[in-house]
Amino acid sequence: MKAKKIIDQNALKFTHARELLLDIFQQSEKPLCYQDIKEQINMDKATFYRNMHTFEEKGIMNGFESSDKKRYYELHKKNHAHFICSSCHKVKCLDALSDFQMTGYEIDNIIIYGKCQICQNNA
Amino acid sequence: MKAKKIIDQNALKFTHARELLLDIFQQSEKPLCYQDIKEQINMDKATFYRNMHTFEEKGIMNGFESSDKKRYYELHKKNHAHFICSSCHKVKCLDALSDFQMTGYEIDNIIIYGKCQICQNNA
DNA sequence: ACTTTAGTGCAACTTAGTTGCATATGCAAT
DNA sequence: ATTGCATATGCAACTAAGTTGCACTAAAGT
Repeated sequence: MKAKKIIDQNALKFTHARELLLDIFQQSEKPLCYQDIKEQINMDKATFYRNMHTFEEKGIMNGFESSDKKRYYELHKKNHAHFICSSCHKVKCLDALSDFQMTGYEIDNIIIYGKCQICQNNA
Repeated sequence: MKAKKIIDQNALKFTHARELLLDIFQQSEKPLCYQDIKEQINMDKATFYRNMHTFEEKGIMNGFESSDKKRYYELHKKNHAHFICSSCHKVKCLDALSDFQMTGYEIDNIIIYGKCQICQNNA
C-alpha cells in the first residue's frame, strides 16, 4: 500500500519523514532499527523514535528488543515469529509458529534466540 | 546444589558475592535483573554484571533481554520458553515449547511477548 | 603468614532511547 | 493564495542500563 494511503487512513499528517520511513520499511524484508535507517537517510533519532511510537500505537508497525539492545521495527503483518542470532544479531522472520496460541494470553510476538547456521560454523 | 559446589566445579574463586548471587537465584522461581538483586542485597553493578558474564560463560546461568530494556538472568535449566508481558514486564517461565526444534539452528531461548491475563483485563 | 592472582567497589564512560524547546511544516478555514 | 493553528521536526540536554579503568581487597596455594 502507498505510504500516503496508510498515513491518511490513520488520520496522521503526511510528512516527508513518515513517507520516507514507510517506503523504507515496505522495501525491507527484515526488521530495522534506527541505525539501519540512518545508514540510508539523514533523520534525527527523535523524529525516528517518535514516529515509531506513533506507528506502533496506530498498529501500523510492530517493534521488539533484540539481543543487541536495540529496538527493531517492521510493518505489522500477520503475527509471525523471529529468530535472532546471539552472535551476529541478524534477525530472520519465521512463518512457522505463527499460529501458536496460549489460552489466557494475548501473543504479540515470538522471538527465538540462538545461533544461526553461519555463526555455528564459525564457532 | 550448594553454591560452593557449583563454584568449585567450575574452577572459580568462592567469593562472598558469588555465593550470595547463586543463593538468591536458586531461591527465585523467576529470572532476575540487577535491580531485583539490588533490592535484596548491596552489590555494585560492576560486580553483578561481571559475575553474570562469568556464569554465562561457564554455562551456569542464562541471560536474555526483556522488553523493559533490562537483562534478566536465571540458573541454567533444561531449555524452556518465557512469556514476557509488554505492559507489566513480568516474566513467566513456560514448560510448553521446551522441545521445539529448528533444523540448522541452535536454540538457546524462546521468548513470547504479549499481554498477561491481568494486563488484558486492565486494558 | 606471605605472595600471587583474581574479584570488588567506585567513578567515569558508553550508547540507545527520551524529553524540552524553538522552529518549520502540513492542513483546514478564509 | 493567505492566514492561523496544531502538530512534526531537529537540536541539544538528559536518562538509565550496562561497561571499563584503576586502586584496593580478599581468596587459595605455598
